[in-house]
Amino acid sequence: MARASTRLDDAARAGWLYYVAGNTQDQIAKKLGISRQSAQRLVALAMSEGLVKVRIEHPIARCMDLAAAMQQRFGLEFCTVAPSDPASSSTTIGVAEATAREMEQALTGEDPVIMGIGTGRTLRAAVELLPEIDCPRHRVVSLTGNIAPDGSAAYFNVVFTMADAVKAPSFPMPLPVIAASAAERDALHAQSMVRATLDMARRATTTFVGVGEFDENAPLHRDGFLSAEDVADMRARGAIGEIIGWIFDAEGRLIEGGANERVASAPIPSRDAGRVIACAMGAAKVPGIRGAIRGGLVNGLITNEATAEALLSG
Amino acid sequence: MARASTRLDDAARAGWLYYVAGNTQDQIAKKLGISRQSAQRLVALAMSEGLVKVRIEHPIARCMDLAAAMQQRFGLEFCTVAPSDPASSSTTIGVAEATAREMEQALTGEDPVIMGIGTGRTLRAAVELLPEIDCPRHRVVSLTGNIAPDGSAAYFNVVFTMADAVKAPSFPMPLPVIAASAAERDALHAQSMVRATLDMARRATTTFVGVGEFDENAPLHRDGFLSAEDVADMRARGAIGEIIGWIFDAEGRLIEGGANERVASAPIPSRDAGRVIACAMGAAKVPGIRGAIRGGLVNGLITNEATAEALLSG
DNA sequence: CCCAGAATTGGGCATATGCTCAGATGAACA
DNA sequence: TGTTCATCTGAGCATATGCCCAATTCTGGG
Repeated sequence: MARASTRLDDAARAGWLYYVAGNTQDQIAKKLGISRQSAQRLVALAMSEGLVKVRIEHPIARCMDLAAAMQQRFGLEFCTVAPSDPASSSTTIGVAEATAREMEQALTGEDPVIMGIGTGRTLRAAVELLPEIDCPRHRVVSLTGNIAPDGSAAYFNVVFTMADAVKAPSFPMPLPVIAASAAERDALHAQSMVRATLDMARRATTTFVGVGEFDENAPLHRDGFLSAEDVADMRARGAIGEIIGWIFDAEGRLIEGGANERVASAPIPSRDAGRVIACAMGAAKVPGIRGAIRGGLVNGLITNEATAEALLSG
Repeated sequence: MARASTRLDDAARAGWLYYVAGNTQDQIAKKLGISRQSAQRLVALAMSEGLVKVRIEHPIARCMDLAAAMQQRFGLEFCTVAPSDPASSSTTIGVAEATAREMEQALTGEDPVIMGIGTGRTLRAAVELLPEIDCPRHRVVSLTGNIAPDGSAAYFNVVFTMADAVKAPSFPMPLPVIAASAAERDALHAQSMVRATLDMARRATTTFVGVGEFDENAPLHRDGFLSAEDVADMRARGAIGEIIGWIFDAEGRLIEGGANERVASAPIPSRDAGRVIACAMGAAKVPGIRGAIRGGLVNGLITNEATAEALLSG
């Protein structure tokens, strides 16, 4: 009788007794007439030989699988996939909850964090789900301006809403997302308050950003920061998506020139020094999300099942 | 959002991280932002809620499942199911190996055992597979006579073969399996040597017996212990199988009168004080095996897949 | 608004598990 | 037959796990 097969047989037996019958390794050792250590080795062998198949019977399991596949495929440090609700056409459901959960966790930790916050509908929905937390040791810094083109406070800027829920010092930026010219942008950035905020943004340890699509529905256009001509120009240069105003192409390279010369946002914080998590879902955003993670603009992603599947199938 | 579903979601997440991703509970706790104990509770919940399905991808797993089902269904204290080899028509393959394994284990233990041994082709095949063991602290006692009807040593008596392999004191019985009459049986049993052996048989702690079918191929008939008339008579009384010569019906009740009055074997040892393990396989033996376990003549069984399936489907 | 009961949480500890290391065992080969 | 190398084994220990208990937080009445 072949020794190898006997060994695998024993491994299967041990694995069955351990995982299916719930025996301890001591009990297995006794039943098989071997030492506890040998039983442990057999159980480990059964596992490493792939004899043991575990699956979780729950919708969440699919999300976890997708998240693991995303991390593997795109080298993400962090990925969460929320269940898709096919019955809902909301553009935030699931992702907003997961983002709120992640924000809450970052703010509940002991170590002081500088949380960078981008802009967009998804983030806004997430922040509105935040419970009241008292965390004076953390700081929340906006990476984008909060002035709409008409001079009002930009609705989708998030830092004020966040300040309501979270008792942490917050740092908005009294700027538009995109200035009228590079010179105006430089002048605004020269203000000492703004300089201090930009400096803090550079040191953010945890950052949440939305991803804007860059097609005819580009939020930068809808919100009035870019004209239709700006959009057409940037699309001609390869624009496919946008993060806190910075416009990038399908490879995640920031487009040089054009509207990007006038972006008044802080640069995207360092992905080496901290987490930069994109929170986005929806078919329209798939090319943008793919670009952002391929180009390393972000090292984390919170999305939903359908979007993750689309990203992985591309 | 329903609390219960969130709790199960978390359990599924924790279960996935634990069983699929191989995280420790500490890591899970950190990732989910909860305490280690809560993570443990979630993992346990995932298990108890049946979210975690484990299966072993190996032919042996089916055997283990069948064995567990047999124990459950028939209240056996012990059951082993060996893989069936459909390519072989051997009447012992698999079962003999498993029996040898079990014998070896009983003899390798520290506690002194009195091992009772029945008769039959299966047992003989098993004993021939035994390695040399030196175990003077154990005793091996034959439960049946070893004299064939023609006066020669009965081939299928096992205790001598066993004595070759196992360095333990062994106790054969110089008797036929079935005597010519009850009076002759009583006379034989009156011998002091036989009485001592019978006494020891009564105290056997581990016993291996074969199960003989009781049809036209009944081993008791083939080996010349019973005439065709005896067989017909006992079958008319409901005989369906036989263990060390004792003939029983479909419910495992020993048949009163007839050939059983002349059986010279020791009684089947106590199933309360020790293990009595039937080692048998094959379609012909299914009714006999079923009777033996239903009637509690044995409390252990070593069989093969096909036989176990037949027993469970009946 | 306050309180009793129930559920939930985290500390602490006994047990189970995974892993390393030195010695034993066995196989291949001169 | 003796030697060498590789594999296997079991002791010991650090870590992980499961579970009990006291403290705390919710919940549903008075």
